Amino acid sequence: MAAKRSGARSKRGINERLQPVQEPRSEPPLSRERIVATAVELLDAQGVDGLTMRRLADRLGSGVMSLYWHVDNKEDVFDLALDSVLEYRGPQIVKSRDWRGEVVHMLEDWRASMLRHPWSASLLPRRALGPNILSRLELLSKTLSRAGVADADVNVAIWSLWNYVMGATITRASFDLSDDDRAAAQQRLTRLSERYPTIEHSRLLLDNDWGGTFRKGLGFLLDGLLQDEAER
Amino acid sequence: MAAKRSGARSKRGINERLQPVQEPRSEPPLSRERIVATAVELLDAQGVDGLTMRRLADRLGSGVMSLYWHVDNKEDVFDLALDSVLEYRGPQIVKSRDWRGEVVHMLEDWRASMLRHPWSASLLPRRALGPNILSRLELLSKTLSRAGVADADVNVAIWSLWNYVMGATITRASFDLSDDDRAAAQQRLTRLSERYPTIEHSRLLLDNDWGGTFRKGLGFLLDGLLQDEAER
DNA sequence: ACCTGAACACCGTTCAAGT
DNA sequence: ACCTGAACACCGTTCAAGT
Repeated sequence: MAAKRSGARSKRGINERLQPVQEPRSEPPLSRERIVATAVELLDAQGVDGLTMRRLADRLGSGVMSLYWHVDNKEDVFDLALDSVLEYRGPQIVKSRDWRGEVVHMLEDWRASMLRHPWSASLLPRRALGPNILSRLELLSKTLSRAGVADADVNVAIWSLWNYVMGATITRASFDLSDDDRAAAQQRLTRLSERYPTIEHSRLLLDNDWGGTFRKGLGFLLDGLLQDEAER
Repeated sequence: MAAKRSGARSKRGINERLQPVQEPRSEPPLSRERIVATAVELLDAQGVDGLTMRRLADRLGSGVMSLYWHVDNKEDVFDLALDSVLEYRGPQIVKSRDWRGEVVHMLEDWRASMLRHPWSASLLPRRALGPNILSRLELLSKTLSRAGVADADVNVAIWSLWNYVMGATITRASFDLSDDDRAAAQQRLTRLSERYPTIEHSRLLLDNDWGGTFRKGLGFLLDGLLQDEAER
C-alpha cells in the first residue's frame, strides 16, 4: 500500500485565475485512486485484453514505470479495479423480515453492478477477494443466518447462490459482447438441426430475456433452499 | 478447416525395421488433431497464460508459422482445445425414467470433465460453442423435455443449471489453483474478524468439501425446478 | 499442399538513474 | 518520495518465400 489522498485539490480554488488556460491541461499527480479509476475506464472501453500498463500510463499522462510506484504489478491493478467496482451501496443492515426479498435484492444488485462493467464478472472468480466483495458476502451470510438457516447449511447456501450468480452473469456478459457470433451460432445450429433438434426447436441460443431468466432461476434455487429449511 | 487424417500411420508397420533408431525421434506431420492434443497438454501443464503459439510450435517440433496452415489463429486453438475436452462419453439416449438421476449424472460428469482440465471452465463461457458442448446441451434439453418440463420452462431450466454448473466449476477451479492464496485470505479475514464476523465464524473460505457442496446445491436447485413442475 | 524465417508492432517488468 | 528511459525477454501475426 502507498500513501493516499494528497491534499493537492484543496488549493485549486485559489490559483484558478492565475493559470486559467494551462492548468486544466496539466495532470493531477499520480495516485492509487487515479490509477484504479482510469483502469476501470480503460477496461470499460476496451475489455480485459485492452488493459495494458502502457496504455494505462498513456491515459494518465505518465511514464509506464511510474505506475509501479503506486501499484505492485498488473495483477494488482486487476484486483483493485475489480473490488472498486463492486462496492455495495445498499443498506448494510437488514431490518425487514422478508429475508427472501432481501436476498433477491442483494443478488440482483450484485449482478447489475457486474453487468455495468462486463469485464468484472469473468475476472471475479480468479482474483483475490477485496473488502467490498467480502462485505457483500458478510451481509448475505448475516441475512441467511438471521432468517434461521442452520449454521451447517449457510455455507452451502452462500456458495450455491454465489455459483448461480457468477455463472449467470459471466454467461450473460460474454454472450452480450458478441451479437454477431450469437447470430452466427444460431445459423450454424439451424444448419445442423438434425443433430440438435431439441435446442434448435427451443431456440435456446436466441432466448435473450436475460433478466427474466435470471430471476426465475434464482426463484427456483431459493424455493429449494427455503423448502429444505421449512422441512426440518 | 483443413484436411484431416493423413494416411501416414498406416504404413508404419512396414518400415519399422528399416529406421529403428531414428524414426521414433522424427515428428509425425502436423495436423489439426496433433495441434489440438498438444495444446491441451500445454494448457494442462501451464494454464491459460502458458499457451503460446511459440511454445506450442516448440512442443510440436515445427516452426511457429506452420501452425497457421492448420489453424486460423490463437482463438481458434482455444475453441478447439476446449471442445475436445468436453466430449461426452455417457449414453446418448436416456432410457431410465429417473430424470432427476440422469440430470445429476450428466451435470456431475460435465463438472468432472472440466475439473480434469482446470483451464476449461473459465474459458467456456466466452468461447464459441463447439459440437461436443452442443451435444451436451441437446441431451440435457431432451431429458428435461421428456421428463415433462413445459416447453416454456425448458430454457429457463437449462440456463439455470448451466449457470450453476459453470459458476461452481469456475469457482472451484480457481480456488484450487492457489492454496497459498486461500490460506492468506483466511488469515487476512481472521485479522479483520470484527468487520466480517459472520463469514469468519462460518469459515466460508476454508470450506473445501467442493463435491459435497456442489451436490447439495444442485439438489436445492432441482428441488425448486421439480416442485414447480409438480404444482401445475 | 505444406512449411519457414525475418520483420513488425506490440507486451510486462528489472534496473540503474534522475529529482 | 516520486518519477523516468533504456533494455530484456517475451508476445501474435503478416508477408514474401521456399519445397
